[in-house]
Amino acid sequence: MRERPDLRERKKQATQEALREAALRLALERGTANVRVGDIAEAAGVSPRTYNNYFSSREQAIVAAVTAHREARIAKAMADQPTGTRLADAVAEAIVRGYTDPGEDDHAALLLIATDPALRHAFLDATAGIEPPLIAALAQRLGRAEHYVAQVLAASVTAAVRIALERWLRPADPAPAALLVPTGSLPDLLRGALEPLAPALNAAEASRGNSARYT
Amino acid sequence: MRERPDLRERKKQATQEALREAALRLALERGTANVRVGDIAEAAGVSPRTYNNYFSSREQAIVAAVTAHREARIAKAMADQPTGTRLADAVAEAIVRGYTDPGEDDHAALLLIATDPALRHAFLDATAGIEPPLIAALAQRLGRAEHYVAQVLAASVTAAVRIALERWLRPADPAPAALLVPTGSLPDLLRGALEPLAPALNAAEASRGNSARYT
DNA sequence: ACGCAAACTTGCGTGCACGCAAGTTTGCGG
DNA sequence: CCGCAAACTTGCGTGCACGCAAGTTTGCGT
Repeated sequence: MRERPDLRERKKQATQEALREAALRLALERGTANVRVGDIAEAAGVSPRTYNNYFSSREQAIVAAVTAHREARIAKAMADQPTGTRLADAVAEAIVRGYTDPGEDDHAALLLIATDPALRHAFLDATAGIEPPLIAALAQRLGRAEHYVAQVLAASVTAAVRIALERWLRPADPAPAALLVPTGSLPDLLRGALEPLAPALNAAEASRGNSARYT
Repeated sequence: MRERPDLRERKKQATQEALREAALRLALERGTANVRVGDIAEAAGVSPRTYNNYFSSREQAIVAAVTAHREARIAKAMADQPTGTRLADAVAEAIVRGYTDPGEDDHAALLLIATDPALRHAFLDATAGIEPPLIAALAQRLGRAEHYVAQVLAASVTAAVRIALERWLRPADPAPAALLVPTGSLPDLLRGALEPLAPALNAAEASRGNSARYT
């Protein structure tokens, strides 16, 4: 019993998802403040203690319902980039795709997150999750020798994304007239945030030394 | 009673420092695990509740004893850079100075932090504190119009620093022979982490005032 | 010098995160 | 088909973070 051939794994993922969705559903029904961790656990059919084996805060579970597949999507989008693409473009494209969820926009959830400070924070923290796939993708493009560089660049990209999301979620300061939804153009914000990093990404790619080409 | 002319302020800072130092001292004397928040509060002469008005976790206080003046040092170091310096160099220099504490190395504390996972995490999180001063400094160099760019670059630099610190604190994987102290060359690690960002920083500086796009 | 409002402290109550040490399930080896 | 060890769940206990609603301090305006 050493591998992960996916049977136990399946059940785990199911539980995780059950918790996520229960958390979000309850948070939407009653306010965020009126959801106890026990409620979520109960709704998902596990003990409160088990809840904390999956999520280490109430907010994390709620946010995870929205964040769920982002990392995987970004990883895939990076892999899908045509080999000729300039690194900076590849990254920007992959990020935008990762944050452009096909079919699952869930405006209500986003409004909720944008509204509640604790949720906003948790949502932004979840951004860190995209770093590992980015490291992997960059390390591959730049070569194993440049692992440190890949790490730094991945961290920078992640940071830039965070800035974009922060701005995206920023509640309207001046006119409190409308209940402003986080509807700015996310893709534009993301591309704008990544643009300043383009020189760094492309420079790293250019100096990809003398190691033999892949393919 | 609207300003902050420094008298009440002084007392606040004193309390903060008392807490910080008490926290570190106790953590060093007994292990981290044997320090309750109440002990720290008592040692600093305030109520436990007040402790939490200053720090939102036990680890934060301990780490703060080491982190304390970093942000201010970096801000000053940035301001001190000769106006002719290339942005990337200015930033690298300022960061290195900020993390090179004159006279206060406190090996014991660093060992403690490097050892305990929770403390390590808190220490790395504290890195985020250097972002605001960096934003300010970069915004000044790049011009107010490029505030978004300044934010992104500051966040990237912060992320790079974090990577460097992570590596610095990484416990020795292969040979568990010696109790490895976090003694790598921090300055070198920092410069190495910042190098990949140099093209981005210099490019931003070069294009100061040209492109009128800030999505 | 006095008073008062803002700023800060404190006790209390609630919900929570998480280590630990049982129990229970899972699925591979024989 | 059986047994067993790793993986996962659960209850319990402890310390903790933080909102709230008093108290207490501070220092400006007059």
